[in-house]
Amino acid sequence: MAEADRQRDSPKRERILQGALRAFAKKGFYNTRVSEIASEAGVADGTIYLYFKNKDDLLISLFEDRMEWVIERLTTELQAVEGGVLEKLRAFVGLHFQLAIENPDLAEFITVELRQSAKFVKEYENPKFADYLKILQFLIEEGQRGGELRTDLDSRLVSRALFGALDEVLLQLTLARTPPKDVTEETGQISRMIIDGLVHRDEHT
Amino acid sequence: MAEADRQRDSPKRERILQGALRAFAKKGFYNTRVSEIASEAGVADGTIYLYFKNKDDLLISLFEDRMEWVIERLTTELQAVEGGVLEKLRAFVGLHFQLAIENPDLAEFITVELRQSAKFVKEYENPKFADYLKILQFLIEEGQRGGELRTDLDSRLVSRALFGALDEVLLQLTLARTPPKDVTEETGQISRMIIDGLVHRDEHT
DNA sequence: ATTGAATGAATGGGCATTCATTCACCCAAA
DNA sequence: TTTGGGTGAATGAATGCCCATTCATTCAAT
Repeated sequence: MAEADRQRDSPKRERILQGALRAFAKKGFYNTRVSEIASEAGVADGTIYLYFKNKDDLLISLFEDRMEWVIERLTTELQAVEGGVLEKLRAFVGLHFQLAIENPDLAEFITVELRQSAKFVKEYENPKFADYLKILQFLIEEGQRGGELRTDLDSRLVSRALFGALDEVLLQLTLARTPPKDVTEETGQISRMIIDGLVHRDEHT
Repeated sequence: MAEADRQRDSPKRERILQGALRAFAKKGFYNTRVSEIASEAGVADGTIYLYFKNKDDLLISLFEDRMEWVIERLTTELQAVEGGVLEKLRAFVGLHFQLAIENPDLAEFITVELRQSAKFVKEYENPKFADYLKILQFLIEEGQRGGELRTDLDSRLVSRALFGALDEVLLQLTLARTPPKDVTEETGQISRMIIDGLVHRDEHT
């Protein structure tokens, strides 16, 4: 096949994706030269076009590939959580941050590039991001059915809001390159805020 | 002065900013040609360089200018709100959305471009965005001092999370160009979620 | 007539993409 | 075992487009 994407699993393809991730995280999509990606990946400029149709395609492929991976890890780890929906929600928050800390380039890439790219690279719809949101949404709905969560809030709205909250906090953490000293404390606070709200309550839950 | 920014208030300068806003909202910073901004503003390409040093400077000036305006409106309208901090929080959510709906181009520009631009245009720090966050932060702290809000959450963390939640929900609203049919319902849900949390409580608040 | 603002065609550099060439590997024939 | 040539991957210099920025010239106002 003379087509512009060789076998989906090829060490070279993966090297290119990795190089692109590093480069995009460091300088952003529009400020990254294809030749920089190539040298980061240790291949020739032209080689990239054997695996991807063009720069846009490389960006989108990177999204899909990495998001798929994130979704898979999140799903499995979430299934292993003992306890009710509240416990799972807390775990979700923790996992979201943990994944980001373990993969700083990926975190930076996703938090910073997701929006722009989603909108301007030839109207790409980003189905994987939708999948990610669905995990949250279903978790909320499970809790609503089970009686743990209030039912007067739209699950799609809530899941979006939650994602936004996590994402924004993560953005700061990521950009500041803060050493993750007290992440547990932060995720704890966020979970409490999400679950119990901001309002002050008398001493008894 | 041969300097590249004429009087800060000039109808022509404002026309350029307006043209840039429309263009950036529609196609994003990196996909917008300076000549497009010029024609959108009804000036010659070169004229833009009489008012702004270059394209980056135009972007940043646009941010500063519009954020300043937003902050001012938000501050005044918030001061006019009767009631305690909880009421003000609800008002904040409502105002955030209302401003966005009244200025869709501005909303799209800010939600989509803020992150990227902030990071990649010559390491610009975006002080105005920090100011915006501060409004929220001080509101939270006021509530904590007054006893209406719980004190075990860091006000900076909370304000970021809140902003993120609003921003993400707004992003969808903005991009989908959804007719704002039930915005009141949405803002109501968000306020309730923020203040009272997701957890189900027995019938008595 | 002088001054400063505005114009927009021309310039030049940057960069994605191409493609003629090289390279590495395999196998068939001698 | 050697050789040759066929195949597809990889290379990277060359191409050509695109567009931000400039500046010689024109215009308007006083």
